[in-house]
Amino acid sequence: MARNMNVKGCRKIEMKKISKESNLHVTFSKRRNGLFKKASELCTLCGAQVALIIFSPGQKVFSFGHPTVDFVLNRFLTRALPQNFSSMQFIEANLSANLCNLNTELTELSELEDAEKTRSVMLNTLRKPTLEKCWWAGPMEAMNLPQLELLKASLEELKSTYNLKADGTQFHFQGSNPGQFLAGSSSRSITLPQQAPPQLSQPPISLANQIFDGNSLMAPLPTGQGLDNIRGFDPIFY
Amino acid sequence: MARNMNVKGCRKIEMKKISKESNLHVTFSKRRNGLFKKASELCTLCGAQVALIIFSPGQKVFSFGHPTVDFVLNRFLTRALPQNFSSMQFIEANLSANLCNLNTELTELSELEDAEKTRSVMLNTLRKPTLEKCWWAGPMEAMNLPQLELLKASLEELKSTYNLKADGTQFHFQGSNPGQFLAGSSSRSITLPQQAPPQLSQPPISLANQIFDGNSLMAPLPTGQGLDNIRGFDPIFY
DNA sequence: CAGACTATGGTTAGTTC
DNA sequence: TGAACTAACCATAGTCT
Repeated sequence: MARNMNVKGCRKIEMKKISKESNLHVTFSKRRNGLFKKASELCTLCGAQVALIIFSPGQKVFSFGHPTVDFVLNRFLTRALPQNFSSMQFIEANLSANLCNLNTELTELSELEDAEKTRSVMLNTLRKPTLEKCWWAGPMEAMNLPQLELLKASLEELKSTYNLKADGTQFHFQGSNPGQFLAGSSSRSITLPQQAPPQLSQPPISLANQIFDGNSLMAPLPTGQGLDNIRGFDPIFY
Repeated sequence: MARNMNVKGCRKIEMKKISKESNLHVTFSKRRNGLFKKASELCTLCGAQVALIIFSPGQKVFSFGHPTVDFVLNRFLTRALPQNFSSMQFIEANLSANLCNLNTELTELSELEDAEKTRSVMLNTLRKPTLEKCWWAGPMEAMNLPQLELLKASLEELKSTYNLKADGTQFHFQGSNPGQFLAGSSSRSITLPQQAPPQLSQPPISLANQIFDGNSLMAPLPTGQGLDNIRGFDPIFY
């Protein structure tokens, strides 16, 4: 409802300092908020990192930063350091640089650690089943009776097939209980026997799955954080 | 002149990161300029002092400052803090704590990394000879004559010792070639890659280098004191 | 990739409550 | 002091050049 039809509405304003102080205050407040909003939109839309610091005419400070004023300032000051060394006299250059370097190192180390962990998982995956399934490679004293019997049978079968092989005969495993070691024909992989004592068998562990599981242990990275980090010192009375 | 009456014009856009990269670049450019303009208007109209630093998604830096970025930053980093002593104390404490925490984390990570490396070496040491000494586990066709003979001898020796063992005799491997063969007996076949697992770790990209490269892109800047002090590193490409 | 263009949507100066 | 309102001005998404 228009209380007054003579309302002027928005007029184009001259780009010069507002003289009327009350108007200036209002305008400052509105435009400051508009600026903050625009800055935050830029961050959201484009993934930019922004620091915005405003000293009001009343000498109050308002700041906005994404992800953080300090973060952006550190980044900016660290970059600008060689070129604006004089301006760095006033701030704790060492602190900023240290912080930045530490962050860098931290990142690198984290990456390294992740890689090492992945590698460990792979190596463990390789090693574990091998060791577990090589009970026969250990000292015989450690074997139990079924294992010993199995070993004997296997050895005998191996010997016979070996003899066959020595005769130049084409060899294939056959029979209901192949129980044989030494199978496989790929040049790049060793295929282990298809049947074996049930009590020793373990569910086959897929290397790929294992690695995937290892990766899945990594915490998903939270992508977002508080977007609007608006900071105002004494924003109430400006 | 409307070339196309289907022109959509400006539509309300969702406040989320723009996915289409070309659009993102254009939008970033436009909005960045708009932000600079607004900031400068705020300075002109209200006599405010403003510093605005923007890192583009492409890691370029743009900055605006009145009277100067450095001036405002200095004021913010030095004078602004004493003005709000409690805030300053809080911030300083935070920084110190951060530094401390980062150092702690760094130390821990370094130790972890060392441990992981040691473990890797150990695992590799365990794995390597095992694989290398498993030539007899491959297909017989791939064996050469000496290997076959060795295998035969080993098998026979093993059999005899096995028989001894079955008699309750104390057993030790002996001879020049204990030959710990017999690779595996599992219920199902697993495939062991003979080669080292693919190296997942990549040389971490040094953030410091990126920053350094970024610096090299910066145009040598005069420390302008002009009213509008807009600064863009590599402003040619968005 | 920068400009031009245009239809919208958003911002805001000035006012009143 | 701040909120609401209004009309005007301004910014800009999408498109084309």
